[in-house]
Amino acid sequence: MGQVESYHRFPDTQGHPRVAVDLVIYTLARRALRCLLVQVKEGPFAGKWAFPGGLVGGEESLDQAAEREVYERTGARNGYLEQLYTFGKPERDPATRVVSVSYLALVPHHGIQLNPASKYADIRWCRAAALPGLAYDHDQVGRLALKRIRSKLQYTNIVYSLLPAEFTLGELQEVYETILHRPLDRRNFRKKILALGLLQRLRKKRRGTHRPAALYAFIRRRPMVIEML
Amino acid sequence: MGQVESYHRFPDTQGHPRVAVDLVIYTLARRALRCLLVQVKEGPFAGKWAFPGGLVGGEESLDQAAEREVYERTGARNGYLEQLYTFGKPERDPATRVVSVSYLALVPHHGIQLNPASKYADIRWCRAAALPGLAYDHDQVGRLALKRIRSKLQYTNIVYSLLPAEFTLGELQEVYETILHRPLDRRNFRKKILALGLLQRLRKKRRGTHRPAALYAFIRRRPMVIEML
DNA sequence: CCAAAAGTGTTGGTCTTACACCCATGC
DNA sequence: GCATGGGTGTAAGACCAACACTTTTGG
Repeated sequence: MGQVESYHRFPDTQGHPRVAVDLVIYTLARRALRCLLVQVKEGPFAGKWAFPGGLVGGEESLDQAAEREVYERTGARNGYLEQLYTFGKPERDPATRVVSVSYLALVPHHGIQLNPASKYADIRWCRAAALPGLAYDHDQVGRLALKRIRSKLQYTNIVYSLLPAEFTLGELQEVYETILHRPLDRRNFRKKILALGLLQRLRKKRRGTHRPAALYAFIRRRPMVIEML
Repeated sequence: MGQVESYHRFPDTQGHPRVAVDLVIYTLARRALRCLLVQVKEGPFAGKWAFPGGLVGGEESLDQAAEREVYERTGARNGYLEQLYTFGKPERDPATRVVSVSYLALVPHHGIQLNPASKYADIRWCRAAALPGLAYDHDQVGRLALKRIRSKLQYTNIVYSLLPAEFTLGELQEVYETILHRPLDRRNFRKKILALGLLQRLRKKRRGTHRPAALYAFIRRRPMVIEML
């Protein structure tokens, strides 16, 4: 079953789905975890917001397509990138059948230059905890991505990709609290994070007001699996 | 870039990849975790073994395609099924571009009837810990699946889908030891598994030799997330 | 000198691991 | 009666969560 019908429904691809990547690109800005949304220009979802994405090129791997999309929207390269899940319900895009491989990306907020290109009406950062209703099945994608980043934060060191090269322990803790959406005990947090041996202490830093805090940097800036909290 | 080239390399799909599912179907047989392999009949990998799979139908979701493949090979329905990862390197299948969504499936061993259909030369169970070199990128798929089932065993109740309705605690422990590939302490295992309250005790059972063991059954046979070990 | 964030240890409870002996049955 | 797996509790150590005061700077 299905062959005739599918040729009928998707005449442009002879029954073969198109393959796209969709990206949930997170960053930290104004004390919140935010993800990048674009406004759809055409089709039944015109005007709605969605995660950026696009078809996979003929000579491109899925990872490369995802990396390219991150680069085209934000200018960021070499950030953290991880495949999330693949969505393939026939009806998820009413226009044509699209199987979408979703990715989770983390980019630092400084030095980002947003670029909607011509294919979207608009582009903006939006609080990850309070997304509007999104186009396609992207509500589901967003929920999954948030669950994944929260869980992954607790047993990997991937925060490094959201932070500048140098930061205080207070700032690092704030990142964890922001993303996990719960307060952490300062002493316990310091004990554990320092015990992991992933950080190196640098020199002092003046904070705008009050006592200066020691600056730290990640010894290695690449993904590692380690119990953090 | 790529459009012209891809039309050239994959003229049959106008540059659009085909979308397939591949299944790592595990079962327990003869005291080992085994997965189902099929022997490829045609193409550059003819004669090699691989995980069963096939193209996704035009009106079918990815999950449905995976479920169908499990059913067609084994006759099993309603077993545990979970999406693993999507592989999409352009060169992973030299014949034509295929993006493959891999799935992990668990089926009980009793009542399984293997069916190679016409598309494969042969079909058989093979120890998951000692797979031969497989076709395509399936070595990678197999490694990932094994990692996933081992890790998932420890925080979910999915073993229920490998076991018959009734079993002894000794048998249950053996399943864990077999899959995790390490011995577990009997008293600690019992304490923890019973404390979870997922099992109900039934009546006695004769074992071929020696003291009869109490039989247990899962209260609910559906996936739940719970720390088990 | 006051406000604000930085820095620092100890304790109690919980969880995890290791470990050994008796029991019920089939042969 | 003996071989085989079934069944059971405790103690030591590791790990985790809770908790308050002193320090350093800017204004």
